Amino acid sequence: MTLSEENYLKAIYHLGKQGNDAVSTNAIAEQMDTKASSVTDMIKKLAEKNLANYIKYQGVSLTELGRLTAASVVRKHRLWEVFLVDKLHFSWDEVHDVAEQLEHIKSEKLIDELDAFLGHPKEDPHGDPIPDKDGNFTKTAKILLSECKIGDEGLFVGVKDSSAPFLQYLDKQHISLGNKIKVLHKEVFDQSLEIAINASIINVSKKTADNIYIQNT
Amino acid sequence: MTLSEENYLKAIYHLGKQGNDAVSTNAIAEQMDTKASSVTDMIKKLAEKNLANYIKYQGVSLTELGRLTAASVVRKHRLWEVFLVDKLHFSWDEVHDVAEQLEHIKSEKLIDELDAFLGHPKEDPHGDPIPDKDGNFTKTAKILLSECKIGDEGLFVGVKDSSAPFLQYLDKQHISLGNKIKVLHKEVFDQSLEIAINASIINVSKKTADNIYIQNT
DNA sequence: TCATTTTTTTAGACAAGACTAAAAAAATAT
DNA sequence: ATATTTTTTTAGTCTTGTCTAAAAAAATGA
Repeated sequence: MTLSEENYLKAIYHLGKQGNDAVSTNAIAEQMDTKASSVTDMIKKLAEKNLANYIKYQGVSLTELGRLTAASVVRKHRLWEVFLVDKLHFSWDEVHDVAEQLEHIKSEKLIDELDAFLGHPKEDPHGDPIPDKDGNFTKTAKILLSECKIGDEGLFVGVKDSSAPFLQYLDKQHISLGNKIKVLHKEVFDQSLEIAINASIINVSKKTADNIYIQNT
Repeated sequence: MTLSEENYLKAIYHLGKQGNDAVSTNAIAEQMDTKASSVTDMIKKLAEKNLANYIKYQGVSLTELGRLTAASVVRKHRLWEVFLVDKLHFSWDEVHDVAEQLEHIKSEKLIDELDAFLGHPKEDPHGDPIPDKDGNFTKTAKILLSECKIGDEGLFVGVKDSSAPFLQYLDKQHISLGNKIKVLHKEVFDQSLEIAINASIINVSKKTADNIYIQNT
């Protein structure tokens, strides 16, 4: 399994709900910042190796083997993120690039021991679930803040966009995972929200609310 | 800096006392388990990038930049080894292959934080020194057990061969880093040694004694 | 329905890093 | 001093993963 193959599997896994849905060549190309022709080439190779189901012009999905392999990469990525934040003083906006590298390290013992060392965490620093060794995880019911109705109350349990700029913006606003959020008002004009959080009241844009996951209490 | 380039730098660093001595093409090929022609190709590229000094038919040494880069890879390798042993229950014969992968992860913050997390260790699990950020390390005076004279006494501070079979053999004989060793007798016939260690007396072959470093007390 | 646009695939090329086989240089031995 | 052996380099090829340009298929729209 090459580094490149693992990255393609991961992209298909993320784009097509754990690789079950067929994903288009262009979607993969955009996600991976590469050309569609390169994607076609690699997809063929993955299909050849029984990692992907591919029918010309009809997109690609993952086989059971491919799904398991992708889940293993995602598991490693998220465990390393927990390590970086919990043990090495990284903040949640700094972990992605390093975890992208660490996720390709091959050693079953390493990842088993790391998992135990971290106390078998169930979620990464962005609230995303960590698959177990069989690729399974419990997906908690969560909705976007932008989908909440006025008066709704819940916990901030995850982000949809985990880019550094968004995470840094949340830090600046003192919006942290686990905070309780209550929707006070919705502005009709621009769909921005007035929310109660940390005993204060702040305004967040529609775009921000579109990237915050809430678990209703 | 590619993975392959880093591995060549490391090989030259190890073969020619921190890259200062000129190393032959064949020596590198053997060390890296590759062909001499491949080595020539890569050496040219390293010289092109000002990482190595290369004169046709006269071997290769490292430039200051090459030496620093190689030392950084070695530093990372050894710090990761300490992490694996101290934190993840790896034994000293299991760390090498994983550290070979981890040493190529690129993140200055990662390695700085790891170093601090581990308590700024000065040596890896095999007794090899860990270079600091500038590539410097204090080399402790140590000699091979096979060079000791009868009656000599000292501490077992390192191994020359750090292959799994040798390390496992030492484990089986209960010979561990830090143990005090005294040379009691040398057999003329096969140069094997009778040594006192851990309140017991054992025999070790010349070959074994050739791979054990002793610090005289 | 048929023309146009978009998506996907194919064909051919390129760079990195490895290899084999052959040539050239250096080292060794008679 | 010259012949032989060993080491090193060169020349040419291969694979992986990428790219561009062009062709083919699918989707869209009048």
